[in-house]
Amino acid sequence: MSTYSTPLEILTSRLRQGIQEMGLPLDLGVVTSTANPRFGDYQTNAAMVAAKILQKNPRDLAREIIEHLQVDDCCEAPTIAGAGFINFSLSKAFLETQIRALSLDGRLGIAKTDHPKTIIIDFSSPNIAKPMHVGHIRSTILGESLARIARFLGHHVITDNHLGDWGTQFGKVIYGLKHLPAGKGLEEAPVQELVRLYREVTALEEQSPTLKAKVREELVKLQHGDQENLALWKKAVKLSWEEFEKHYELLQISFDERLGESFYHDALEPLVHRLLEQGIATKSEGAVVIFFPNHPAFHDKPFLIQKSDGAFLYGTTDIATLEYREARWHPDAVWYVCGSPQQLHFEQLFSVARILGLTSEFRHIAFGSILGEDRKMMKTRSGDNIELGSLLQEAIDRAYSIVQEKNPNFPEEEKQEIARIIGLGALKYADLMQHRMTDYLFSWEKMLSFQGNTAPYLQNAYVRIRSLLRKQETQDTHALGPMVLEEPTERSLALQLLQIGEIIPTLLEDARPNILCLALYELANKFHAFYEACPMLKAQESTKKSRLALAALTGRMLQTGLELLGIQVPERM
RNA sequence: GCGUCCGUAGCUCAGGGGAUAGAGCAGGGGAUUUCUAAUCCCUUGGUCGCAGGUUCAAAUCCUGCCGGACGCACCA
Repeated sequence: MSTYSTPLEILTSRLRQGIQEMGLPLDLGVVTSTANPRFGDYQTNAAMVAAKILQKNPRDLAREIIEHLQVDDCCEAPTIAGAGFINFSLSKAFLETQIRALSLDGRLGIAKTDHPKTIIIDFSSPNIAKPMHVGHIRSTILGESLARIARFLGHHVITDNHLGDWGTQFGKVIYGLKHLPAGKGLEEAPVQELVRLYREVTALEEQSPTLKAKVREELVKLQHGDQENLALWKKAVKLSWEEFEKHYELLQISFDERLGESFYHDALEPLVHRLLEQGIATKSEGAVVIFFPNHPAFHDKPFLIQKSDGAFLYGTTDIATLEYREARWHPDAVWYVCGSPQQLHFEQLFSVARILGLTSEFRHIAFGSILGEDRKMMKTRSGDNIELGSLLQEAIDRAYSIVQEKNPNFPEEEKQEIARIIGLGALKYADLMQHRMTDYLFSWEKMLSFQGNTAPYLQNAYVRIRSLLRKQETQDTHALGPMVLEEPTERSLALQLLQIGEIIPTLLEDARPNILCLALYELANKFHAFYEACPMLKAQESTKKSRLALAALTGRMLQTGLELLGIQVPERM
């Protein structure tokens, strides 16, 4: 455990001491960073809130609070402003001490949680025999980032890719494999081939009702364990997964578990039986459903768990999954990273979980859609979903041509690696920097720009730092020693570094990596300003060491922060 | 019809009880014998959809309306 305390923690605890001496309630002791530097670095509204309770003048009360504050070791004298704000400005000596401590701390001043939880994060979840497409990227990128953040904060995280590997699509696929002429060949382009079969059989079905029955028969045979169909199903799953895995490898995303729908198949029938016996589920209009008579919003919206033809639904699998996870991991929390259109489904599912007596924290981490230039859900011109593979490749290709333009002399292999890091970094960052609930407009130009809040801008700051440090004789940045904060840009950079440690522990409260993106952008921005204003290699020895130490620390922070977003950094670009 | 989410600068978006509402892009003006200018500095630009209400304080919370996206029994 780190012994480092952030400025926010120190000021908060001092404020609470003061407030306690005055006999005021402790929960008034809230300190925040200021929105605008002209009000100092931190502020508290305690006096204004207390004034309300005590029926006193807020500015008088602020004066009284300041008299009880012991902050002379870390701030200039606190000031009173506006209606009764108390503003704190950190002293130079304190900032220097703090920033030095941060640089010596292995975790960069980012505390682990005091209450580690077991958290299951369910994300990505593509459908077998269908291509991964844009609809999966937000879940995949956001889920991975949340997993990384949660782990970094000391939680026990289990990531699970709940594959759609047992749907009705297999009736069509198996029929197609058996009866339709082979196309390109399964080995060559498996998902494409499976999709082709799926589409062709769907088209044929519309012309022939008898075919529909045959397709359905294949599905039933599969579900009853027919050897031939099972073998075909296994083959389709294997080949599809291998193609998905290429995407995950490219994105550097991995899962602890890959328990798809098929894993729960045998549990569904007994589950429905049990729910019926327990009176939790009832038969209605030929189907088996769960009603929520006491739920104000869902009293007329039942949760379907068995269709009238006997087939189970994804909701059925979800309940089985809930129970399996509970039995195996006893999670404190289960998070589903899944688009907002499925909100109703998850609210119902969580209601079922409560009926079953499960007490974990269930969260649907919803997100908006990615829109194309026409402001509609992003599609190809012909109206199909854009395949993930081609999207990733385009990101890499576009980044490659920029690298090629800027640095044609880099070795070919390095250019390709840089293109991958920049292209995919840009794609991930463009997604994560948005508030997750907003539908956002997809734009290659914006995400790959080196100006503004983009991954390449942050990566470029890192690359500048690496370039400086390479020109240093010693690579031991700790040996550079303490940092002196003379220039305004040095101070402002140091403060930003300190504040990232204050932000990261809060990211999971609302599952909002965009807050980290903004903080990292500001960090890079402040570094660039510092870089312009403060020469390093040309400075005299003591200044040079100090500034390089600040730069090195910035580099570590950028790398760590980007890593939490699942984004890599290149050495040069 | 019911429900969820959204409406902030010309454009793309932050901010989700606190101070004079911010950033990027675009527009205008500057900085380069480079520590990678892939950058930095300055600047123009806003009845925060509309109307009420709560509060010492509302872009933020509540109600209604207008406009948009997405859901709402046998797909996932």
